[in-house]
Amino acid sequence: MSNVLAAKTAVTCESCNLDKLCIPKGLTRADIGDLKLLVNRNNLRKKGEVIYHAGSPFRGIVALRSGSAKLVSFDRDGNEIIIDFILPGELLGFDGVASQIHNCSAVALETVNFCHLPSRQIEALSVNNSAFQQILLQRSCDQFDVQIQRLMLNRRTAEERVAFFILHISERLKARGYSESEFRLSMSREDIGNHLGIAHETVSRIVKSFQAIEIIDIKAKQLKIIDKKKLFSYLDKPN
Amino acid sequence: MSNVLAAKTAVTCESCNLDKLCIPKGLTRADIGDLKLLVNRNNLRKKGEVIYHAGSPFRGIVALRSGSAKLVSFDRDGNEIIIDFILPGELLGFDGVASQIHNCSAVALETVNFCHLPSRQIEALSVNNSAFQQILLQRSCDQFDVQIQRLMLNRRTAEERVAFFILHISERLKARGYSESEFRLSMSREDIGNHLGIAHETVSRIVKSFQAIEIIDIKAKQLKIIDKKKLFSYLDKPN
DNA sequence: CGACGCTTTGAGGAGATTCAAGACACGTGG
DNA sequence: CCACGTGTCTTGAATCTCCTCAAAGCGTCG
Repeated sequence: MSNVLAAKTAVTCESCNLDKLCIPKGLTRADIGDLKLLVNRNNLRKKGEVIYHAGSPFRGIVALRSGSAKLVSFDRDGNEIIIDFILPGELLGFDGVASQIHNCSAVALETVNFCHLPSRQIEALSVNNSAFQQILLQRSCDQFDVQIQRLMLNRRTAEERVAFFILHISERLKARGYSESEFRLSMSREDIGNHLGIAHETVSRIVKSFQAIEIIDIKAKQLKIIDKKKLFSYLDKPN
Repeated sequence: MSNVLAAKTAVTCESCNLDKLCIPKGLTRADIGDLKLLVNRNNLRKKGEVIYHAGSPFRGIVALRSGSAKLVSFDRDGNEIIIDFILPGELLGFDGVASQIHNCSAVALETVNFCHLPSRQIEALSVNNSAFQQILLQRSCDQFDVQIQRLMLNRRTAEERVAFFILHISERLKARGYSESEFRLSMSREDIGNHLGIAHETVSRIVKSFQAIEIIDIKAKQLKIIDKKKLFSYLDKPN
């Protein structure tokens, strides 16, 4: 038990290796000092477990420290729609800010460790610290940019979508210090297809075809990018 | 010239008929008083003219007072992608908050009259008025919700998309006091198709088929919803 | 080792696109 | 006020991409 406590206090926003990517990004040292007192650290979920449920009240912003998750919404027939995949250092929870009720569920794709900034703290912090609100606003508007990219994808072919997906994951991992050319896809083909708006069989076929022409090497979930240039060329295609 | 000035001062946020829908929504009377001093009112653009350009620096949030506009982004081949249509009383500009550079251009679909809240004023207001920041954050997160709906649409059939489009415009007009059953579509079939991710010929065919089975009555841009229930039933379809 | 879930592969079919051509509407100028 | 031209809208036919359904292969975890 004391170990747990030790772990809880061992990592602060100041010492966390994600401090340049997570909420503190852009805040001053003093602001980060404020933040560390408010953040609820070291929360765990196993694969398939939920970080927050669609329909539940908004309780704050979440920052993934390790592991990955999917952000899923549901249409009126209960079909799952994967809005996004979340990688370590990325923020979660903006789907609940506007209505104070979460539109999405956040589900762990593997064991995840995350920090939680309770909404009451967000408000408290906001009153005294406009820099912090500024950051939050920017982060939520980041989402806007991401969504635009998503919209563009939706008028492209299945091949282009898959190419984009691989490159996008690669970029995000790179930004966080992981290998950009070799990584594990923590989500199933089904999840990828759902996210990209194509059938999982189509994902499978395209991934295989990319392998056949030696653009990538893929074995189950383990992916290696061989020819990044060619992968990019799928996005450049006119129309 | 004095007429112009008179017009400029005649309408304030307090007296504007959109005050319950625009930025002031949720603010106290005192806050609105602050706001009215900062807002730049009565800006005009004619059909086809631009309110702000993609790539230009973010200069603030815009609120449409009359007329409609489209929010367009461009892919790397210069193809236009219509992110959203903007109706009177709706806000514009969030596409520039994150990076301080606009991702999108806002183009008038007909003559528009809009208010402009300069970004420096936004910052000034934010420091002293956390309620205002709260509102802005909420508005930008509203966008998140909207985008999710858009994602859902992208895995539906063309018929469902068109049905949704008509209903969505109808709802938004209703919320602003216009007729929900009879209105003018200010955008072209091309624009609608672009926005929905389908060919304009498909839009045309579907709209005609809706008319054939007497769900709507459409003549050029003038639209009348005859059987709203049936229109809704397209959205309920499993899968 | 067996069962279950995930992935791959194939065949056939549906929905939407593309291309092409004609109808219509609107604004301009004669 | 009408003729004309341009841009928008409609309609048709051929094509294609991707989906659906089905079944077999593979991997993993109890």
